Amino acid sequence: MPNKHDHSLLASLTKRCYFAGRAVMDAALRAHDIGSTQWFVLHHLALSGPMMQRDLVDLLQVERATLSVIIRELVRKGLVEQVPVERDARRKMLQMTDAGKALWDQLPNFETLIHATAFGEIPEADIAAAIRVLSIATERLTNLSLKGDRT
Amino acid sequence: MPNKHDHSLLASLTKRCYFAGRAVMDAALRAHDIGSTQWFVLHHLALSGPMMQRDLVDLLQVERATLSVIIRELVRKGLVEQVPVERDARRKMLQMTDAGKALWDQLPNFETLIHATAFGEIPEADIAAAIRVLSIATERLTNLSLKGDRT
DNA sequence: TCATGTTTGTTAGGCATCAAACAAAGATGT
DNA sequence: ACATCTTTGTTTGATGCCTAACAAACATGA
Repeated sequence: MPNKHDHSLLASLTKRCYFAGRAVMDAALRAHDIGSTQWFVLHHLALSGPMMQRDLVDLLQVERATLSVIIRELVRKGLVEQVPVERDARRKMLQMTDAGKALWDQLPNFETLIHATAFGEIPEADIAAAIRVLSIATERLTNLSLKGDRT
Repeated sequence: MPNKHDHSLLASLTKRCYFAGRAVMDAALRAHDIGSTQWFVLHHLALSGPMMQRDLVDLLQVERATLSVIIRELVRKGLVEQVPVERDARRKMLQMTDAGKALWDQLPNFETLIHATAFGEIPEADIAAAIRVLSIATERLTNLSLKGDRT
């Protein structure tokens, strides 16, 4: 039977693993003067082409307010443009500028490297179990937040 | 064989799970005007009694600079004291004030609740596998950061 | 003794995140 | 048509985290 100690350890590891991964990304990106989430935005725009800011919110799983600040930075750096959308003045379409594309081509592909470093050579069954555990935990915690809304 | 997609999903889940857990804690603590890491400091001080600030850095697994700011807030709120240590003027001993103890007694025990919510009813073997995966990943990523130091 | 190295805590600057509140614009229903 | 609801993005203020650079104090060794 799993005990409190296991649960506490797993919670702590979840946090440490997240920050350890981000530290590696941040260190690699520092020379290019962009942060880890800024990299993810460029990543999605490079792979999928221009997209609505609203859709990127869902892809990145962050709040609108969070993305708004990230985009503001990328726009300030001249890497991304916010293009007005016809027929709906609320929405903004995001697309990389030429400078953004040029920077992207310079960046190494750390995503694969980091994932291989972190999870390579680990049994498939363990990876699958970890995904099950974190999926369920995330869903339950999210539901708990929603329920607590009406307080 | 585990593929890139699995690894990417797991990385994303690690982040989302961490923030989902923190959101639950923050929501519960907002009424008491303390943040989640501030809660962890009180937790350790309540359970172990006064301790050196340096030792708390290791327990919480954060940087000295990070803890310094957290403690500054708790001191400002009158919940914790930094007591000078004899024989070593660099160090500071942390202890809860009476107000800190009073607040602590008011707080519900969410740690158990949150862990039970997140991980309850999940097979022991899955929990153990998740711990293995995240332990290894965290260690490897940390080593990668250290190696990259000399750049 | 005294120069040098290490440890401890702080400050400054930056990124990422959230909640709350706002504004603008589209959508809906009567 | 018009009032109301919903959607989208922004701003503000907070927490938490990091690195880099500093200062103070301790430790060590020549």
